[in-house]
Amino acid sequence: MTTPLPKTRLGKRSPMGALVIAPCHMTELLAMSTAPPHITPEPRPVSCCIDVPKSYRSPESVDMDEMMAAMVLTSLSCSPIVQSPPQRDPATAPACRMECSGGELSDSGSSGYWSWDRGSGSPVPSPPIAETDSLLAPPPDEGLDMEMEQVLFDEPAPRKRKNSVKVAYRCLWPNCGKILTSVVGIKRHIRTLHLGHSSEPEQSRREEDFYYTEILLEMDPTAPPAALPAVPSAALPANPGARWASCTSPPSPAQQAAAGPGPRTPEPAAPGVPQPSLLSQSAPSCFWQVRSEHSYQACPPVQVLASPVSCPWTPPAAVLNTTQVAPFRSRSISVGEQWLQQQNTPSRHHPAAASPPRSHCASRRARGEAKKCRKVYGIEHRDQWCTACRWKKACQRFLD
DNA sequence: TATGCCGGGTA
DNA sequence: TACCCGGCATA
Repeated sequence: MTTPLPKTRLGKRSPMGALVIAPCHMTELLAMSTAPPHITPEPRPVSCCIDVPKSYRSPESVDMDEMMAAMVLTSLSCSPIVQSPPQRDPATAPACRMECSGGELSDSGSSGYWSWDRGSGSPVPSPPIAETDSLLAPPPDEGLDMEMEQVLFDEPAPRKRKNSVKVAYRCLWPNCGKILTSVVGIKRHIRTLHLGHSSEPEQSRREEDFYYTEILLEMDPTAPPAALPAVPSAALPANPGARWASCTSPPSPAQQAAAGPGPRTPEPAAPGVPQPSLLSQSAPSCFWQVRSEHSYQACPPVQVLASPVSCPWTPPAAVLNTTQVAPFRSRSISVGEQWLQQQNTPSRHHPAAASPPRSHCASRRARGEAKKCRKVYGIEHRDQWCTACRWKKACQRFLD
């Protein structure tokens, strides 16, 4: 699953030469997507796939999870800087401004965890979007808008950030790493210490976004240290591809699929994927869910114990044993497997147990092993049959 | 396909 | 009630 790193029209060049996406642009996108269509009076072609310069593509294959995570991170981060072009619909601008200004980050819609549940962990890769030459130019292509809108709005509502998480901002300037708890502080820090051109407030303010990242400090004492979100590597200036002002890394699609609601994919998280504690905690519940869903199948004692000889498969007793004794978190023999085993098990001794529930079959006498009159005497000597056999009734001479 | 036998019909 | 048979399930 390889997808080139999507480039958005929101992408722009940071002073360090890396393609960055203004943190607030996702919010803008959100607002714009909900705005009336008259925002873009002139019809513009919607491109599904735009060539991207090779230099901006991921060299090999960008992991889809990383890409999605990066996109989500971008959406999660919210910068006070509003790259609001003057031509934008004023109705949409306040939304972003309100959310992004004020020196304090708003948690609305920008925090929590996104659920990438679409397609059960197989999100649709976004086509690469050409980088626009002008940063403040109106969006030349709505392809991304549609794409992102699709991505953003088809997803379930983002969950709110937990109260135990505190937001902080870390300076990404090389060899700095200063962490402040307010946007104003971190911006001032960057502007005064690193950028040093406070005389250009507009420009510097814009650049400040590139040099800090939002991090979340886990305040829950019970959470293991692994729950502490690390600053995404993509946000570091060292990353040649892109730098994202971002906050915590959301779970990967696979993890989301494992932790997401619904029993659609009750599989544990993909092996090898680092498991944040929050996700790892959710994994056992999936197992439990699987078990509880099928407990009606697994729990009733299967009466195949009486026929240990005729079953060349796993001994039923062992199956029962495993199912009932297995601890919660271990993967016992799945109910489906048991069902398959039962289906494959010759049911000569218990036809009613393996056959579909039929009231008719319940009362019907099982065919006996003993030979009946027909077999013994043959059809030629029907006169020697017992009366029942002659009458096509249950044989009374050779009882089972 | 052969066999066992249930359920129903008929005399 | 005795007898017969269609039809279904199973081996």
